[in-house]
Amino acid sequence: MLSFVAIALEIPHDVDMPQSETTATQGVRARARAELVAEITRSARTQLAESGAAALSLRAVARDLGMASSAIYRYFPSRDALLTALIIESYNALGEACERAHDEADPTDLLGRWRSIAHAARSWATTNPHEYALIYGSPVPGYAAPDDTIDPATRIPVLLLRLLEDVAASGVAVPEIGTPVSTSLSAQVDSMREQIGGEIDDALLLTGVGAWTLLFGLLNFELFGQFVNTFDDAAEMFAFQVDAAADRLGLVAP
Amino acid sequence: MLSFVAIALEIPHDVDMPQSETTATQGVRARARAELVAEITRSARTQLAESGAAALSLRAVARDLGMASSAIYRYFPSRDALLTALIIESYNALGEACERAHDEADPTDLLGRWRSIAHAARSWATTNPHEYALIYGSPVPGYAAPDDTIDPATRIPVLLLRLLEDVAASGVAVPEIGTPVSTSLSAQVDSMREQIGGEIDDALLLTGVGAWTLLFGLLNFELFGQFVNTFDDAAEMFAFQVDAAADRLGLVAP
DNA sequence: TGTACATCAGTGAACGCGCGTTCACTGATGTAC
DNA sequence: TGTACATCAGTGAACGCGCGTTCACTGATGTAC
Repeated sequence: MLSFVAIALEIPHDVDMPQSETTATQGVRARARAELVAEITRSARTQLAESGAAALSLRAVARDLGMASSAIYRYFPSRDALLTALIIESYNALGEACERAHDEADPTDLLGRWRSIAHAARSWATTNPHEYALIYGSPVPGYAAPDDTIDPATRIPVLLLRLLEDVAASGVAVPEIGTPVSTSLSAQVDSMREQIGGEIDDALLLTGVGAWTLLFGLLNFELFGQFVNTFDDAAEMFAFQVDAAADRLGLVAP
Repeated sequence: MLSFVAIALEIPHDVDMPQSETTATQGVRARARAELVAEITRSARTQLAESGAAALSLRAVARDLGMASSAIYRYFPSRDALLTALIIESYNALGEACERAHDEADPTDLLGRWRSIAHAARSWATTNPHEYALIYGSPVPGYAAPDDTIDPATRIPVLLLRLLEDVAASGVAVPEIGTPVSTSLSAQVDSMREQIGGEIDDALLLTGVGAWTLLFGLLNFELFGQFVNTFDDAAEMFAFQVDAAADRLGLVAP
């Protein structure tokens, strides 16, 4: 959450800012600066929430804050940098919501933990549809996400992997999959396992990827209009599919 | 496919066009008109494919065709109408691709039919990413899809329902789902069943919705960048998940 | 504690761009007698 | 078959808009001695 602030703080041409934390040791200027960065992103977030990413403009933000549009450039070098900050913020907000929900669940209740994550994700997505669209919808034209967005984007997958590790450790039998794993897919899964360094076997990992994909597929369908006229209230469908996916993962209440 | 052409043909202020088909019986003007409508949408499709929906502009289309931007208004009353035409075209192109693939499969091979649909969808989506994003990505800001888009959008669900009906008729046992169906979800499924008039039971229908959602969830993840650095070649993952979903539906080769 | 200088935040005007849409118009094509 | 009129396609200029970004500038705030 603080990383993008640090980025924004270091943006201006050649500022030699003290490496210290955002505390009282900082000068008055630095604190005013941090506050304005926060105000700009807050205004941008509001604009995003109301009109979507494509309508986000530096000028509108400046108008909202009652300052000249050129003043924004003291804090963000370009519109894309502001977009990046919003993307990172959104990933982090969603990730935090899911992590918090997950951590509040009984650690031994694997089913409860999965449900908490899934429903927290839907809750966040439905209350922040534009933010959701920004990170899980079609890419913004002309915008290439920088590497800074990778880490925040992995919070959900990492959270799910933590859960899967506990599932594997619990010794619960994952229902077998009647589908052979091709050698090249197996290789991909191997390299993924190396990166995360866990002990999850192929079947569980692939079923987990399916559950993860289904979860966001449901949110996409609900938020992007594919369920209109059929499941206008998608809450029940979501709950069902989440539980069905849990079943496939062998998740059970304690 | 012809419906939007008919719409476009009837756009100009008060043209009393003969109700006849698009054949030789039509006047020269009407045929020239139809050709230009086709040329405009073709150019718009190219622009969409190259730069995405947000960058689509009437002026660029006019430039591409070497005509005044105002001339476009003889054929489309607004930019949104052109967008609508592209959306309908995209839904129809995807629907047709899936239907054709499905119809080429052995009708008694339920697994083969499902696989054909799924892989045709991925094939179309990966070769037409912007068109895909237009219909399955985040909504275009400021644009509200008119009712004309509904029918083309249902081609895939209808196709899948046809398949599910045959699954139900084949008497193959669908693996039971260990998840209770809430009464309100059951009511939604009932009203859906009434609309389509089939004989598919709850478990099969809900599992089918899950498979459908998973399919497009996978495409979203692949095309919108969520699989980057993990499954950069998502073909194998896709094939696996498609087969895993088939397994849940009880689909078997003959 | 006071002074001189450097660094900052913010301004307002301007550049150049592309967009959707309207409008009065000119020729060309079709239609009715 | 020829003529008079209506309807069409397409033009080019214009309106009004909002955008991202740059630039020289003015004060205010901080820093070094």
